[in-house]
Amino acid sequence: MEKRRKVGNPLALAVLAWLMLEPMHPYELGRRLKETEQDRSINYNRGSLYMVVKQLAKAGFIAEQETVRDTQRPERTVYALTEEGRAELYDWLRELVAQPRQEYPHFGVALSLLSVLPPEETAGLLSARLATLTGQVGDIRARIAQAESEGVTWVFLVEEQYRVTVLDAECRFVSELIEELENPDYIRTWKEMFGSRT
Amino acid sequence: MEKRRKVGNPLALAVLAWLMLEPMHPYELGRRLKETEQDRSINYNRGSLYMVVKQLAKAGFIAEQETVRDTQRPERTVYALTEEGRAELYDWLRELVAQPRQEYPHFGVALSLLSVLPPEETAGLLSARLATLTGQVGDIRARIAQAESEGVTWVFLVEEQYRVTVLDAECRFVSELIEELENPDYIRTWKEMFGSRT
DNA sequence: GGGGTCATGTAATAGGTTACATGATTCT
DNA sequence: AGAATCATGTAACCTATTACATGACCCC
Repeated sequence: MEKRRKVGNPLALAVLAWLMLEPMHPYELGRRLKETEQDRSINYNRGSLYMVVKQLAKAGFIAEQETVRDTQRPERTVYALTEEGRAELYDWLRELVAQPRQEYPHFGVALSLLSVLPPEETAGLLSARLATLTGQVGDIRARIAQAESEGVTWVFLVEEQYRVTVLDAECRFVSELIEELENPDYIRTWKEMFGSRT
Repeated sequence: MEKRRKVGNPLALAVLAWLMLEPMHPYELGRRLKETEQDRSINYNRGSLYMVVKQLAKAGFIAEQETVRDTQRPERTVYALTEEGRAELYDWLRELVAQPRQEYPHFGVALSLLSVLPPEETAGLLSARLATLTGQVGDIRARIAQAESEGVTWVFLVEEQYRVTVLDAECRFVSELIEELENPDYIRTWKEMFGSRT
């Protein structure tokens, strides 16, 4: 099924991908991640980046190429992709595309414990969520439109498209849920069952 | 915005919720998590459970109640929810319900690097994904139907409902994506742009 | 020329996962 | 009685996040 990767952090995938283009030093990798806003889909922070780079080097997927001291800034180590690294990138990417994996979204956790909260309050909380959610959908749509108008090809926006699709579905779900929670029958039942716990 | 919790692992939330009902020892908590299949929405493993319990105790959200040696099994420490723990449970749950959080789904990462793979191959991989996905949707639907037929109230199925909703949206997204990838115009463009990298 | 903030990295700490350990019960 | 598996936990090992450090450049 699912392969046990030597380096499992998604950041590593991005590193491999960037090194396909040319050798780079870690800081530069980080800069590009932010610049291209890939940090929207990959949880980026500098500490982890250096860690991941070290792991990749140890695993033989990238190799130290040279250490330069350009100006008098701290030394920067430039890494290059190895043949194995290239292979890993493709293999990993294929797996990610082809095989869905069990995700654990935060909202799912909340839902699995929803009966704990009183229905009326929950409905209110969900309305707040819905508002934020619709806001986000709007933002992303705008962002996509903007990028398109600048001539960005759709492949580079596909992941934002995905985001809207999912958010949109969540919006519909939340709306329906609110209605169910406001159903007086349910409110009564809930009070009978759980109302005692204050 | 988002509160920095003393204990952030979602497992902790489940622990607090179960302890609302009655004091328990960790192993029992784990047993119930699995029994009620909450491990579908919360990433459960025993090691983490013991860790989380320790953290919760240190934070004062739960308290050691007694240590029993029933039979001659290893000693089991029974924990009870404290007043602070109760408060934390509610507060946390409210936040999870009301505020969407940035998630980093694996598929999103793949999408953000989609241009790396040749379109024809990608389309094939996505078909495989689509198949698995539709299978999962079917499974969950069946699971819901089953539970309903056993008289389970909808609140306890709401999280499976959420799952289907999202999976379903993903299915539609993937289908469309496949079509776009099969568009000869795009295939040509891709070859011009990236075909060189083998 | 002193106060921000860029550029660059390391080290300390906390968090999570796997592996190991051991007696009890149950099955055949 | 030996094999499998349940019940229960601890310890070792990775991973990830935060905090710290330091010299350069840029602005008034």
